[in-house]
Amino acid sequence: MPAASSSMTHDMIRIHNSLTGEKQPLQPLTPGEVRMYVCGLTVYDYMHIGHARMMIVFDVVSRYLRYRGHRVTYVRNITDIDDKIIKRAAENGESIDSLTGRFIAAMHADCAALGVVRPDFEPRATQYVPAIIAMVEKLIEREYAYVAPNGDVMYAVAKFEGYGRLSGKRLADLRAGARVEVDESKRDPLDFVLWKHAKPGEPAWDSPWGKGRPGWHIECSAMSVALLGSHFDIHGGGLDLKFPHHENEIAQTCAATGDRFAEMWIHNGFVNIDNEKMSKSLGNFFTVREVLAKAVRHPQVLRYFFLVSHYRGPINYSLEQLEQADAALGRIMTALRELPESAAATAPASQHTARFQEAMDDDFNTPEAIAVLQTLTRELNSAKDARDGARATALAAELRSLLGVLGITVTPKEWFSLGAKAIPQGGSQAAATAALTDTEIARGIEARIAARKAKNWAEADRIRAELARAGVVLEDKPDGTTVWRRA
RNA sequence: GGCUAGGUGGCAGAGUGGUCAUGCAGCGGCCUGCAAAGCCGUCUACGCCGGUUCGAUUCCGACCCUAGCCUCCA
Repeated sequence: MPAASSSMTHDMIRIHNSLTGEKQPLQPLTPGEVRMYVCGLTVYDYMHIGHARMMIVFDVVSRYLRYRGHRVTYVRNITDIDDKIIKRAAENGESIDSLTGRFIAAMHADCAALGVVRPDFEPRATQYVPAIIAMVEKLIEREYAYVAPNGDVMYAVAKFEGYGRLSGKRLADLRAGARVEVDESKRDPLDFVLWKHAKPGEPAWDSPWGKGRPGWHIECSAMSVALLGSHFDIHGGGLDLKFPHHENEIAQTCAATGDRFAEMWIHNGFVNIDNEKMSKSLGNFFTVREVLAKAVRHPQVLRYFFLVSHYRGPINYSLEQLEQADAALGRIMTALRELPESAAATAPASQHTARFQEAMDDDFNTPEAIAVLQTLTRELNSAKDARDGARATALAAELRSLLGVLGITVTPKEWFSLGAKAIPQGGSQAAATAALTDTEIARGIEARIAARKAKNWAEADRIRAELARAGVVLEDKPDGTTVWRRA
């Protein structure tokens, strides 16, 4: 039906595909169903805000695809066996199960705080060892892999024609730039490990090549194919995984299955500190829990902060920027305050919803989408000023509904009960005075209302100043009531 | 050295071949007892040099600068 194609594409979600470097319309391989695999965490430490960005980006991707009517099967793996895990467990003097169990629980807690919806499947590498072994066997059988003299099974990179396509690299360049010392067991310095033979004391599984454990790259190939098949729609992850991890995944999977693997690749940008990549060696590292505990009023300030810039670009983390995100989200919360929660289903789709969708359809342009929400907020405020209750209610319902698509679900009630910082910055003074209870605040407000009625402005202002010192800001309403919020 | 992204107003950050991003901050006004919140208005832009064009921040080329990848990493 060629006639419909132009209007169809207009209505389609376009996604920047790292594989081609271009935006392409999403055409699910199975109509109405999108299968998506995202590389998750290696669980040996707490989530940092770089992980949080990845989690939130793909959370929004899956939420939006569902909002647009697709059924989504979202798989995000957990790497629970790896050098760093073994090392950390040994350092801690704890078992690997104990270590990974703790950090998986911590990850789930952090994700829940951030409003990240659980994926449909969360496979752990250790649960897929048979599938991994089967895939390695297949690769040996097809002569893409070999058993090295040291007992490791290696992937022969040169055998795979498309190697380098995703990362835009050529084998010759890679070899020229190789800084790794030549490993005698490799036929080519670029070959990588599929199966590591066990060293004494390391966790190991039986295999045709003796006791050992999976290499990192093969895990994702085996798990994605096991759960989504050898050809699926979207594969995502952080930009740092593009090379070599994703390049290797493609080489392994395509060689083993003869299929196309993922049609589209999505990579989210880094979180930087002072315009440098966050890293442990630089010591510029923030965990999700410390940021949530110390730097933001509500976890969704962090979500707003991430979504206000495009997912593919770098983002610079700073307290100042979190404050701006706090103010911007606070503006929306203020507008939504004291409006009845009408049934979301009745939210009428206006031009705002159309513009929102247009922005999101264009490679998940959340900054543009949020601009629409801010414009909607202004209209809502205008409607409130004009005492147009019906219009205000309708706009509020639409605003809430669109916020929900981005996973911003905090309510004004929650929002205004919290201070700008969970722990006030640097001021022991502020901390000491910020502890007024709601009852004390209500009592102060009552007294002030009485003073205002008596036109005792000096007393009214004194009470207001006193509350202000405790971080409580008052707003007098036209109807004579007073509401408050924490600064 | 090879490869890949970028350089937008005080800050952050979208976008476009020729009237609007958006938020924060500033300024003026309305509202308010005064504030706060909100509304209206408003000032600071598109790295540098050429080219294409009636017209370029937007397209093309050179240059400068920044970041990332090439090594475990979301």
